Order: sequence, then structure tokens, then C-alpha cells
Amino acid sequence: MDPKTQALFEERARIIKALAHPSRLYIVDRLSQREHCVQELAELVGADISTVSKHLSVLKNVHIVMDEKRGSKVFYSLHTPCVLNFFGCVETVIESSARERADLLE
Amino acid sequence: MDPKTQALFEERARIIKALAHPSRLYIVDRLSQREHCVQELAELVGADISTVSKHLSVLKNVHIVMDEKRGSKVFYSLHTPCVLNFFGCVETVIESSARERADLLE
DNA sequence: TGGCTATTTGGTTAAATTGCCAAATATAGC
DNA sequence: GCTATATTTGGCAATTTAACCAAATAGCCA
Repeated sequence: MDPKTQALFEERARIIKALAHPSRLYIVDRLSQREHCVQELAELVGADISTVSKHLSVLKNVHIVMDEKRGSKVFYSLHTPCVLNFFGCVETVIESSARERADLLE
Repeated sequence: MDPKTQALFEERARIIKALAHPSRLYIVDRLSQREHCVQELAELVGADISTVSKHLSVLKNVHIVMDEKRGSKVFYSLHTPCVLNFFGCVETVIESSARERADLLE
């Protein structure tokens, strides 16, 4: 694989990796409805605030979310809502493997 | 997060995690053109055959690829070509952050 | 059968990820 | 300035992931 191609796929993997965690996917899902501060997200996810803060920074590093400080709170929102299209594709994969399992049972 | 929701997002993450590696993304890309045997993919990726075989089994576990044994070779192909839609979304994210960097320079 | 090729699996090591706690930082209000 | 609230950061232990080599497995053909 030539260096340029490698760099391209590494960059792509970096984005996808940021999404490759249940809590982060859930955060993205919640943010698709409306912005939330860290505390709210921590409660929704059911994890320590510091843990959620780190998840958010992972998402921010690849520009999937953005943050805005208002008062003492930091509000997060989707910066690239296009990632929601991922879910549709993922559902298709899940359905496809479910269908396959069903076929095996027949 | 209730157990059912959690299970859903864990399942989604499982699919996305399978794609979250440069070599695996490249493999999917190559398989989108045509089927390949393990040896060919190992050469394309530039890694040990056993390494590529393991990457393929990760992709097979989530039904992104499928394999078919013909003679002594195993040919892999895309089982859920829909994952190619991912790339478009990922490109958008990359462009968006590139645009942002460009804005900062102005 | 024996040897050859193709692939998978096991083992080991290094690196990355995750989660929590505690400490540091920043902001608001008194 | 002091205190309370909100968030980030540092540190650490546990888990997972990735890569290679070597060994095991499977199929082909002489």
C-alpha cells in the first residue's frame, strides 16, 4: 500500500474509531435530538462525568461534535450530523446478519 | 440507559468497531472491486498473511464479508456492500474538519 | 502416502483503550 | 476573595487489540 493511500485509510479509520464505542454512539444519538451539557450526558449514559468528558473529547477531536461554553456549563452538539447516516448502514448490516441467522433456522 | 437500548448500541458499536482499522477499511475497499483470496489481500495490505486472515475473520464475524472456499484457496467478497456508504459519510467529516482548519487560517 | 500450497489458530509481546478516582481548572454568586 | 458547581486532566489498573512467528489444518497433485 503506498504511503498516500495508507494515510487516507488511516484518516478514515480515525473517524470511524471515534464512533466505535456504545457510549459514544449513544451520545451522538442524543445530540442528534438536541444539545446537552456534560452532566446531562453523563446521566443519560450512566457513567462517571470524567468518563463522558473523555468520550466527548474523542468525538471533538475528529470534529463529530462541537462544544460551546455558556456560563459554567459546556454544551455539546453535533458538528457533522452526517454521521447519523452511519446508523442506517449499520442497521442494514445488523438486519442482514439477522436474516442470515433466520435462514439457517428454516 | 436501559438494558435494551444498551444492547442496541453495543450491537451497533460491534459493527463499527470491525471497520475501525486502516487495513480492514482497505480490504473492504479492495473487495468492493472484486473478490480476492487471502494471499492477494495480504500482498495488497502489505502485512503478514496470518494478520490479514485475522482481519478477515473480524469482518466475517459481523457479516461484512463472506468467504467461499474453492480448491485450496479461500475467496473473500463483500457480504454487505452497503458499508461502502460509510466512506461517503466519513469523507464528509474529513472535509468538514479540513474546511474548519482552512477557516482558521484566513 | 508424501509433499506442496493456502489458510487458520495459538502464543507472545507491545501498544492502545476504557473507566474510575482524585486533583486541577474555570465560572458564578455571595 | 471564598465557596459551590461544572468540566477537564492526570494517573492507574484492567481489558482489548494488533502484529508477528510458529504450529496446526485442509486441499491438491504427483
